[in-house]
Amino acid sequence: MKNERPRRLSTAEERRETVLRTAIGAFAARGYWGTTTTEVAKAAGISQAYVYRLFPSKELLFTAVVEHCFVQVRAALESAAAGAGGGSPEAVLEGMGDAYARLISDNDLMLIQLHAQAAAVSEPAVREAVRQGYARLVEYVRGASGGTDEQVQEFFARGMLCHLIVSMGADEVDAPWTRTLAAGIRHY
Amino acid sequence: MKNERPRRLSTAEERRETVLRTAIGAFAARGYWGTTTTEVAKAAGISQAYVYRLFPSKELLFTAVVEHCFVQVRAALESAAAGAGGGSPEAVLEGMGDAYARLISDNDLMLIQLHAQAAAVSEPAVREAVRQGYARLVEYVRGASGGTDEQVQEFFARGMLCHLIVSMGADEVDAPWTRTLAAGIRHY
DNA sequence: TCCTTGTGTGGTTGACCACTCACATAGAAG
DNA sequence: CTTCTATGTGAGTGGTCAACCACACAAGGA
Repeated sequence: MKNERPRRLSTAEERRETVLRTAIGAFAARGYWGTTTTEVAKAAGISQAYVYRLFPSKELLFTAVVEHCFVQVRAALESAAAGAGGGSPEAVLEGMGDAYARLISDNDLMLIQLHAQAAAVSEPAVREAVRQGYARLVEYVRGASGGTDEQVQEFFARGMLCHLIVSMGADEVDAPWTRTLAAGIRHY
Repeated sequence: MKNERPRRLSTAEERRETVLRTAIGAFAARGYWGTTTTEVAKAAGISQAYVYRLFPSKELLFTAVVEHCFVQVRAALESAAAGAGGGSPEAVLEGMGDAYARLISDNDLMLIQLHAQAAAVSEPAVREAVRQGYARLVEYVRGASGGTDEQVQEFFARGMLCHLIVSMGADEVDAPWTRTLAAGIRHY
């Protein structure tokens, strides 16, 4: 299957970023063990072999994806903090919660965090990435909001509750128990 | 090892329970996609082929394990509620939280819940089991504690935070961010 | 023009997976 | 003893996976 149009080459660095971005969607459904490198390649529009030229192993690819997600989350929180800059801790945390809710209205970002958590249990490299990701997040939220330990803890606890709701699709079920769990949780 | 009880009660039923119990440990490390049926068989001390005589497929085995875990969690909450019966909602929830903390001092129970959540994203049968599990849990906690929606929600949010802490081994890291996340969270 | 370097793929490999089947063995009943 | 049934396994099957390798092609410089 010859392509008559001049082939457009991209630099490896650009390709790596494309793969990182598109792999989020691939890993979001079935996580680290349930997703094949062929699926990642298809999502990125390249051959499976080329995935291995860009990333040395599936494990390093996945950890890179996880880190990429944490960077995005942090960026969202930063811009929220900038928007609500100088307000009370409650106001800043409120703004950050709203920004997070918007960020993950596309669920893939959050599902990666869930799957990263699951893989962290037995994959040391993933665990390290998750630890660093949350370490930075927690410190940033604490610093930018000026909230107490209790408030910061509450902020993350609600985030985790969010993951639960989305992962089992509780927002598609209308019942007393889902209303209790999702009460006051925004989603766009 | 003769059984004088009605002999129609086969030993296959006992085996099934053994497998269910031991499979918790097998699935806890790498979840649904990362755990092989051979590992489950080894943990139960039977051949891999016999796993398939006891359970028709890996999916049904896993969902059975998940349901088994939810039953155990519920039983723990029930006995806690019985112990603190009639107290204020806060006292009952406190007792339940403590019972849960004890239950999962062996981490496997909790890790199954985490992996079940992850698998629920793309496996309808698992999602259904997880939904039912949490539906019953939420209704039970609400009813037995008499707490408000907000208190019940807070109870589960803290549970999810617990999962995060354990999955990335935050309790093994001594740093400000881990202390913030784990503040006031018991573990035995 | 040739040569070198970087981008990209088809085809393959060996290991491992979920699942199956023919068969073994033990105990109870006749 | 024979037969029947339930428990249990060894030895596969077809398929899929992560990872590898030989090779093709594109672009730029001399």
